[in-house]
Amino acid sequence: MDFGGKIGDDHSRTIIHVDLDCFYAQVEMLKNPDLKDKSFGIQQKNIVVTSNYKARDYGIKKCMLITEAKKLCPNLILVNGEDLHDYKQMSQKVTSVLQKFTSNVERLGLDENYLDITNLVRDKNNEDINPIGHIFGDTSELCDCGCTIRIKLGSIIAQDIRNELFTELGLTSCAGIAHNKLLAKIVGSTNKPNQQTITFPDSAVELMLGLPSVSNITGIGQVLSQQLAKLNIKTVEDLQNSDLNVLIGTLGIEKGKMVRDLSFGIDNSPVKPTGKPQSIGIEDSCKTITEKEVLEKLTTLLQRLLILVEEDGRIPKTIKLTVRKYDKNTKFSNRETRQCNISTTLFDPKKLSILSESNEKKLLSVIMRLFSKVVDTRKSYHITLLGLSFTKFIEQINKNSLAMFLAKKSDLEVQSITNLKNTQDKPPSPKCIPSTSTVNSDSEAEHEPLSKKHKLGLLSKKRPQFSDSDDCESPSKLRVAELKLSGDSQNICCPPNADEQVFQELPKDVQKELWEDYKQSRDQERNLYSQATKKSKPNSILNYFVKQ
Amino acid sequence: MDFGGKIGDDHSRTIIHVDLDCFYAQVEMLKNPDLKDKSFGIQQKNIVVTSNYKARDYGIKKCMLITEAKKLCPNLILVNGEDLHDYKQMSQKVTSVLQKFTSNVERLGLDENYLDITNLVRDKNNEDINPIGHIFGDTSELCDCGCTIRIKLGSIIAQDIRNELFTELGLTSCAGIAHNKLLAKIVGSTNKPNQQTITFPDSAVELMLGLPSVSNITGIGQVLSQQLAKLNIKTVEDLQNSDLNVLIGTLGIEKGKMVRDLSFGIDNSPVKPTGKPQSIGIEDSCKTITEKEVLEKLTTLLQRLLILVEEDGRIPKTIKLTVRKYDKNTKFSNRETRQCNISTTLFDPKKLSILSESNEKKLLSVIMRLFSKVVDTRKSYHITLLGLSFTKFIEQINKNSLAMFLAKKSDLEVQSITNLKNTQDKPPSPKCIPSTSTVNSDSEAEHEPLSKKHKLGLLSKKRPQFSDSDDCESPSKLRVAELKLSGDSQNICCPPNADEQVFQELPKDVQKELWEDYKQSRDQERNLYSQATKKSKPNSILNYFVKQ
DNA sequence: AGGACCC
DNA sequence: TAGGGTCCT
DNA sequence: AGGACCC
DNA sequence: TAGGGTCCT
Ligand SMILES: Nc1ccn([C@H]2C[C@H](O)[C@@H](COP(=O)(O)OP(=O)(O)OP(=O)(O)O)O2)c(=O)n1
Ligand SMILES: Nc1ccn([C@H]2C[C@H](O)[C@@H](COP(=O)(O)OP(=O)(O)OP(=O)(O)O)O2)c(=O)n1
Ligand SMILES: Nc1ccn([C@H]2C[C@H](O)[C@@H](COP(=O)(O)OP(=O)(O)OP(=O)(O)O)O2)c(=O)n1
Ligand SMILES: Nc1ccn([C@H]2C[C@H](O)[C@@H](COP(=O)(O)OP(=O)(O)OP(=O)(O)O)O2)c(=O)n1
Ligand SMILES: [Mg+2]
Ligand SMILES: [Mg+2]
Ligand SMILES: [Mg+2]
Ligand SMILES: [Mg+2]
Ligand SMILES: [Mg+2]
Ligand SMILES: [Mg+2]
Ligand SMILES: [Mg+2]
Ligand SMILES: [Mg+2]
Repeated sequence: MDFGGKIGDDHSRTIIHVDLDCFYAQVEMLKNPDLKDKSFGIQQKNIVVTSNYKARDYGIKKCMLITEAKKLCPNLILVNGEDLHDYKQMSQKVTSVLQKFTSNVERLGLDENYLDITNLVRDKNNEDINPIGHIFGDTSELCDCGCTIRIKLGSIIAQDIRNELFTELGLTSCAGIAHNKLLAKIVGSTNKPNQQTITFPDSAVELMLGLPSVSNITGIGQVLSQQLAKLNIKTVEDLQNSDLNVLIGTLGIEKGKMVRDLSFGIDNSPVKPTGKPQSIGIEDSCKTITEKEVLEKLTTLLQRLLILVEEDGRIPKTIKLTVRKYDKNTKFSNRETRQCNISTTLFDPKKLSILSESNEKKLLSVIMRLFSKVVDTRKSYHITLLGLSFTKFIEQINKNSLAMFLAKKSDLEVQSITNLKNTQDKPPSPKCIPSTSTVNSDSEAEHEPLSKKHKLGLLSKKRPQFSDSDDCESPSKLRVAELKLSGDSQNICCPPNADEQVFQELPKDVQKELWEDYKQSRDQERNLYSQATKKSKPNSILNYFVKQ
Repeated sequence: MDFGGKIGDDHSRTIIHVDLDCFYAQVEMLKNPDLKDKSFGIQQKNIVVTSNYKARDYGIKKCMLITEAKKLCPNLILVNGEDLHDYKQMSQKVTSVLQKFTSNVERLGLDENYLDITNLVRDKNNEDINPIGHIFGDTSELCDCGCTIRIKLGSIIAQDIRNELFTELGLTSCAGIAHNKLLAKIVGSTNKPNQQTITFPDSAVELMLGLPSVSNITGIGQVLSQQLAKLNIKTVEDLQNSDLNVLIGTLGIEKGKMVRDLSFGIDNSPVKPTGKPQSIGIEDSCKTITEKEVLEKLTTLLQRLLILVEEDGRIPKTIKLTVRKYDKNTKFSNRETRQCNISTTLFDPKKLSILSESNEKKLLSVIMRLFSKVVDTRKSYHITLLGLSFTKFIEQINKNSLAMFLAKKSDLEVQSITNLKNTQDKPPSPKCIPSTSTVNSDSEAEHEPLSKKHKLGLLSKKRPQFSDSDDCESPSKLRVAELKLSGDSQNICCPPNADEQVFQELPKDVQKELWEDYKQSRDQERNLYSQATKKSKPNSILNYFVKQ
C-alpha cells in the first residue's frame, strides 16, 4: 500500500495558500504610516512577537525576547500589540476578500488562508500558459494528468487575489500554489515577502528535503518531533527513509502513516471552510497578582470580550475561565480552566457589548465562582495569567448567516477580478499591483507600491478610493472573464445537511438528482385530526407512582 | 427572578412522552408468543434487566440479581437479552412511526421518545373537548392561556400514536402529555402499563411532590442526589423549600437553578430531534479473561459491530476500545478507553459488514494497538469487560438521508391516522386499539388486545396484515383529518444550516421571508478568468527557505 | 479520555 | 449490576 | 478539562 | 515566551 510514499498522492485539487507579510506590523503601518520607513517590532509583554522586514535585517526573529532584540537593534521601535482587536478585524476583512473567489476558504491563525480553487481551474483543457511568479523545482518533466496547467492557472488567480488584497486593504502578502495544502504553504514561504511561488507534484520531495527539520512540517509539533528524535529521526530525509512499521509502532497507525506521507509532500487533507468562530476569547498575563486584583482584571477582560462578542453578533452560551498559577518549575504550561453554561438572557440582543448593571454583576459572580473552583481562595495565591472566553453560541438565523449559508452552498460561484491586460501584456503597474515577477529575494522586495491617494485608514470606515483617471483600472468592478468552466452544474446546490465535500465528489448526475429531489419536495400539510369525545376520569391519591 | 419557581414557566408547548411497556420483554413475546402467558425476565449475565408484567406481580424489579429474582419467583423463565440487536431494530421502528406525526422526535434510551406536538395543536381555538385517558390532578381551575385545550388535544394525538404503535408493530405503550418534557414523562408513569395520562400546569407541583425522592427527577442522578443529601435535601419538598443561594453555592448557578426549577415541574428544555446516532457500540462483560482470549473476544465483538454498522449505513471514521480491568475495590466503574481514527478505505461501501481478510487483520491490529495502550501486555492482566464502538461517521448523502433531511425540514407535515369514529363515538375496538380509558391500574391492565391474525413476526419482513372485513379500519390508510391548523405557513421550511428550533420560534412572516430569500437565490456562475502570458523564471538552490 | 446523566 | 446511549468537561 | 497542534 | 485560535481525547 505504501511504496516510498508516492502511492495515494491526489493531484486533482489546486490549492492556494495566502500568508500576509509581517501581519501585525503591516496593520500598525496602516494605522501609523510614519512607521513605514522605520525598524520596529510588535511588543507583547517581554517579547517581540513580530517585526517589519526592516527590523528583520538586524536579525530580529519572531517571539524573540525584548532584551535580545534590543541588543541586535538598539534603536528598535516597539509598538504594543497585546490587544489583537485591530489585527482580528483586518484578518476577517482579508478572509472576506478571499471568499469572493471561492467559498472554500480555510483560515489558519490570523494571517493565513487556504483556498481550494479546483473548481476555478478545472477542465479548462487550455493551451499552456506561463505562470505568474516563482516556480520551485525542476520543470523539464512535468506531470501530464492535468495538474500542471491547473497549478499554472492557479498562479494567475493567486495574483488576482494578492492584487485585490492590496488594492482593497493595502496589504501585501505571499502565496503558494500546489496540489495540496502542505506544499502550497511550504512553497509559498520560499520567496518572501510580497511574492508568490508555485510547485508541481514532481518537485514535492525536493521541496520537503529543503526543510531544516521535521518540526518544520506543518502538523509535526514539539511532541511528535521529540518522539521522532527518540527514533533518531531528525531531518525530513531521516523521516523519508524511516521504517513505516517502526513509526506505526510508536506513533500508532494514524500518525505513523500521516507523518511519513507528509515527509514526501503527500497531504490529502481537504480545505475545510471556516465558519463562524468556535470560541472568542482574550487573555492577559501578569506578574503574579494576588487576591482582589483578580476581580478588577476579570472585569476589564469581560468588558473587552463583550466588544468582540458584539462584533461577532451571536449570543454566547458558555463561558470559560483560564488561570495560570505561579509555578517555579514552569516546564509545562500549567493552565487550568473551568467552564459553565450561562443564561442567554443576560444579553441584550440589540447591544451585546453592554450588560445591564445587574446582569454584569451576575456574570462576574459566575466568573468568580469558576475562579474559586480553580483557586483555594482561603489561602493566598499568585496568578500569572487570566483568560476569559466564550464557547458555544446561539445559532443565528438572520440575513447575514443566511447569506453566509448561501455563499457556502454555491461553491461554483466565483468572481474573477483579474485585469487581463495588465497581467497579460505588460508588467503590473506598480501603482496598484504588488510586484511579483520582478522581485528578487533580497530585502529590497519589501517595497509597497501604493500611490499617495491610496492610504488606507484602518480606523476610517471608507474603502480606498480610486480616481477614474488613474492608470489602474478599478479593481472593484468585477469582470466576467472569458474562460468558461466545463461541467457546470447550473443551479445545482449541495442539499442542506449534506456534507458539501462529499457532495462535490459525487457524479454530476447524482448531484443533480439529489438537488432536484430536494427542490421538488414540499411539505404536505396533513396535520389534522378531529375532536374526540371519549370521557376519562381524573386520577387521584398521593404517592400514586407505579413503583418500578 | 425566581419566586417560588413559578416564574419563567413556559406553557406554550405541548409535549408527548411515549414509553413502551416492559420493552425487551414485549419484543421477546413478539418473537415467541408462547411467552405471553408466562412470567419471564430478560437476563443479562447476573441480572434480570426487565421482566414482563406477569413476573412483576412477584415483585421482580428491573436490574435485580438473578438469584434474588429466583427467590421471589422460582419458576421465573429467563430469556437471554445480552444482544440488543432485535431491541434496537424495533426501537428504530418505533421512532419511525412517531416521526410520521412530527419530525421533532427525541429519543431517550431504546424505548422512550418525546414529541413536540405544539404545531399540531396550536391555535385551534376549538370548543372544549374531552381528553382521552387519565388526568392527573385537580381540574376545577385550569389555566386559560390556551395550554389546557392544547394538552387535551394532545391526548387525542397520543391515542393516535399508541394505536399506530400497536397496529403497526404490535407494541403497547404508555404516554404522558404536558407542557414540558419533565412533566410529560413523569405523568405518563402514573398509570402503567398500556395507558396514558395528561396533566395541566397547575398540577405540576402536586405531581412533583408525589415523587419519593429527588433522584426520581429526570436529570438528577446519583452524584447530584448525594450533593443535595449533604445539604439535607432528600425529598422534592425539601428541594422546593431550599434556599436557591445555598444550592447555587454548592452546585453552581447552572445546576442550582435548574434543579430547583425541576422540583416545581419547570423545564424549558426543548425537544431535540434525534438524528443518526453519534456512536454505535457493543460491549461484553466477562469473568476475568486473560491474555489471548482477548483477541478472540475482540474479533467476535467486531463481527457483531459490523452488522450494526451495515444496518446504520454510514462508514465510521473512529474506533474506540473500552476495557474494564479486574479491581477488588470496585467502588467506581473504572473503565478505560482509547480511541483512534481509522482509514475509511477499510470498508466496502457496498457491504459494510464484511471486511476483506486483510482489512479485517488491519482493523484488528489497530484495535490491539489500542488495547496495548490500556494494558501493559508484558505483565499478566485480568479483563472483566471489553467494548468496541464506532464514533464519527462519514456524512451520508444518499436517498435515505436526503429523505431524512426532508422529513426534518417539513416540520409542519403530519399524518394523522386517527380512526375518528373509533375515538369519538365508541370505546376503541380491542381488536386494533390498545385500551386506555377502560383500564384500571390493576394487573389486569396488561392484556394485549391482539386478534389471532395480528401476530407480528419480528423476524418476518412483512408488516401485519389486516383483512378487509375486519371490524377495524386499515390503519395503514392514512387519513386526512378534519381539524385544520391555523397559522399554517405552507411550503415554508427552515433554511438549511439554520437552527430549526430557533426558526420555529420566529414570527411567521420572518420565516417566510427567509425561506423565500433562500429559494430565490441561485448561484451566478461568474467563475471565469482569462489566460495570462506573463513570464517568470524558475527558482533555484538548495536550502532556499527564507528563515523565519 | 473520563464523568454525569438516561434507559 | 447489562448493554446500550447522550452531552459536558 | 486538558493536550497537541497552528499562527 | 503573547495572545490568540482549531480539533482530539
Ligand atoms: N507564535 C506566533 C506566531 C505569530 N504570531 C502573530 C504575529 C504575526 O504577525 C502573525 C502572523 O504570523 P506569521 O508567522 O505569518 O508572521 P508574520 O506575518 O508576522 O511574518 P511573515 O512575513 O514571516 O509571514 O501572527 C503570534 O502571535 N505568535
Ligand atoms: N437500567 C436499565 C433500564 C432499562 N433497560 C432496558 C430494559 C427495558 O426493557 C428497556 C426500557 O426501560 P424502561 O425503564 O422503560 O423499562 P421497561 O420498558 O422494561 O418497563 P416499563 O413498562 O416500566 O417501562 O431498557 C436497561 O437495559 N437498563
Ligand atoms: N445527556 C445530556 C444532554 C444534554 N443535557 C443538557 C445540558 C446541556 O447544557 C444542554 C445543551 O444541549 P445541546 O445539545 O444544545 O448542547 P450544547 O450546550 O453543547 O450546545 P451546542 O449545540 O451549541 O454545542 O442539554 C444534559 O443535561 N444531559
Ligand atoms: N487542529 C487540528 C485539526 C484537525 N486535524 C486533523 C486531524 C483530524 O483527524 C482531522 C479531522 O478533522 P474534522 O474537522 O473532520 O474532525 P472529525 O475527525 O472530528 O470529524 P467530524 O467532523 O465527523 O466530527 O483533521 C488536526 O490534526 N489538527
Ligand atoms: Mg503566517
Ligand atoms: Mg505572515
Ligand atoms: Mg511544525
Ligand atoms: Mg423507559
Ligand atoms: Mg418502558
Ligand atoms: Mg434521576
Ligand atoms: Mg468514555
Ligand atoms: Mg483548555
